[in-house]
Amino acid sequence: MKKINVCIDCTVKSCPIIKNCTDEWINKISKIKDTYFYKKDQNIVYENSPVLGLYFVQDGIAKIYSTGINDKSQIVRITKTGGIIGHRGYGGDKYPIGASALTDCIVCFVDNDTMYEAFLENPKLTFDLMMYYSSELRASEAKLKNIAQMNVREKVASNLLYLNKVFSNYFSEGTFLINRKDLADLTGINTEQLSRALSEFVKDKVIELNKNEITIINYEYLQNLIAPF
Amino acid sequence: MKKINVCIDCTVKSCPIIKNCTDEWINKISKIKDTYFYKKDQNIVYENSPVLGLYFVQDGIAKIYSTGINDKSQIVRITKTGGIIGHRGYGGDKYPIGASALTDCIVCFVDNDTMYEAFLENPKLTFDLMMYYSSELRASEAKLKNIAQMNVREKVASNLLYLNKVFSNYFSEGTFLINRKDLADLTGINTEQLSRALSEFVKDKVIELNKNEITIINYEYLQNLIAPF
DNA sequence: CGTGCTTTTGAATAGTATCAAGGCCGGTGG
DNA sequence: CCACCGGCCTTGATACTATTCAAAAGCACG
Repeated sequence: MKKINVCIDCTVKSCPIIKNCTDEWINKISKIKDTYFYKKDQNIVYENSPVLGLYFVQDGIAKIYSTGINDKSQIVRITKTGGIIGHRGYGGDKYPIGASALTDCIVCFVDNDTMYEAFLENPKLTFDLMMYYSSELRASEAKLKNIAQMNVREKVASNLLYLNKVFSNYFSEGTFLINRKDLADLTGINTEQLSRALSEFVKDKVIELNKNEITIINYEYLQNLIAPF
Repeated sequence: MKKINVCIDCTVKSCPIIKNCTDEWINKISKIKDTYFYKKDQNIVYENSPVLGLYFVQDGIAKIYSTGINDKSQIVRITKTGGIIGHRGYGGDKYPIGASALTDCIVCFVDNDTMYEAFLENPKLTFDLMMYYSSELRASEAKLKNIAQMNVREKVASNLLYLNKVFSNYFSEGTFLINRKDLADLTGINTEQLSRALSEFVKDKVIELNKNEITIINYEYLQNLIAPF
C-alpha cells in the first residue's frame, strides 16, 4: 500500500473528482488536497468534530460509527477504496459520525471551500455525488428495515454477507477479518448474542472461525435466512 | 387547499426548483411538470414501480414506507410541503419505497430527462438537492440508531415528538392525527405494544388521546425519555 | 508465564411478540 | 331509530427472544 499524491497518477478510477472534473480542476484539487495514512484501528474522523471538508478513501477499509444511548456504539456502514467519508456532515455544523480504520488506510482530504467551488464549476461532479448520496440513502433505509424487522440470527446472516461483499479482493474469497465487538456494533446486537449466533453457524457448518477471521462456507443458507422465498 | 399550476405563482418558497433555477428553467419546468391531487390514504408512489422522475410536495403530508419480511410495513419517514418523494430511487431502476397521502396532498411531478438537464444547467439546484440528500441521510442514520438502541417506550416518545414537529401548523399546537397502524409502522413495533405504551402515557398524563387524535401535554417528559442527560 | 483483554457459555431476568378475547365506534340496512 | 356487522383499538395471558450478569476459557503482549 503506497500513497499516491498526484491525482493524475491515481489508480482509483471511481474517485468522483477524477471521474467528473475538468483537467484544470483535477490539478487544482491535486495541489490543495492532503493525503493521510492511517494505521489499522486509528481514528480518521472524531464524532462531533467541526465539519472541515470531505475525505476520499484512496485505499483500505474504514468503519463509520455513531455513539448512542449508554455509550452504545452503532456502526452505520463500512466504506472502502473509492468511498467518501464525512458527506453526511456536509452542509451541517459537526460530523454526526466518527470514522476509524479497519485496515490500514490512505485517505485524501479536501476542504469545504474548495469542494464548494468545485461543485459549482463541475456540474457532473455534483450530480455524481448526488447519485452517491442517493445510493447511500437507499442502503441506509434498507439497513433500517433490517434492524427493525429481523431477529438476531437473520441480522448476523445479513451482515456476514455484507462484509463478504465489502471485503472481497482484500482477503481470499469468502474470508474476512473483523473483531466481535465491531461485528456486533454493525449488526446492532451485543457481543454475547453475536457469539452465540456465530457458534450456531459453526455447528451447522455455515461458516468457519479462526480467531477474528470468518469464512463463509454455505452462502445459500445465509441467503435463504434473510430472503426466504 | 388549492392546486397551483404555474411555478412562478407558487407559494412554496422552499421548493428547490424555484429556489435555485434560472427564470428560464423555472418556466420550462413549469410547463413540463404535472400537478396531481391525492386524497387522504391514496397512493402516490407504488413500491417497485419504475423510476420515472421526482415528486415535489406542494401541499400536504405523506408517508414513505417499505414492505419487508412477512409483509411487515416500515414507515421510513414522513414528508410534507417542500419535501421530495422518489429521490431515493433516483439513479436506480425501481423505487425501493412506496408513498401514500396522510392528509390530502398536492404533488408536482418532473420526469427524469428534464431533471437531468436541469441539474447540469443549474449547478445551484444540484448542490441544493445534494444538501437535501445529506440531511436525509443524517436523519435516516439517526433513526437507525434509535430503532437499534431504544426500547419500545423510548421509541414511541421519540416518534411522538417527531410527528409533532412534522404536523406543526396543520392542527393546533401539540396535536396531530395518525392511526395506530401507521404510528406502529413508523416506530418499528406492533400495534399492541404501541397501544400499551400510549395507555401508559395517558395514565401518566403525558399525552391525551381522542380516537386518532394525539395531543402532547408533557413535552419535557418525552424529551427526558429519549435524552436523559 | 503472568496479566489483562476478548470471547464464549450458562443461567436468571427483563423485554417483546403473539394469540385470543372483548370493547368501541361508525356505517348499513331493516 | 335501532340492531347488527366489521374494522380498529385495547387489554390480558402466554410463549418466545433478547439482555444482563457472572464466570471461565482463550489469546496477545510484555
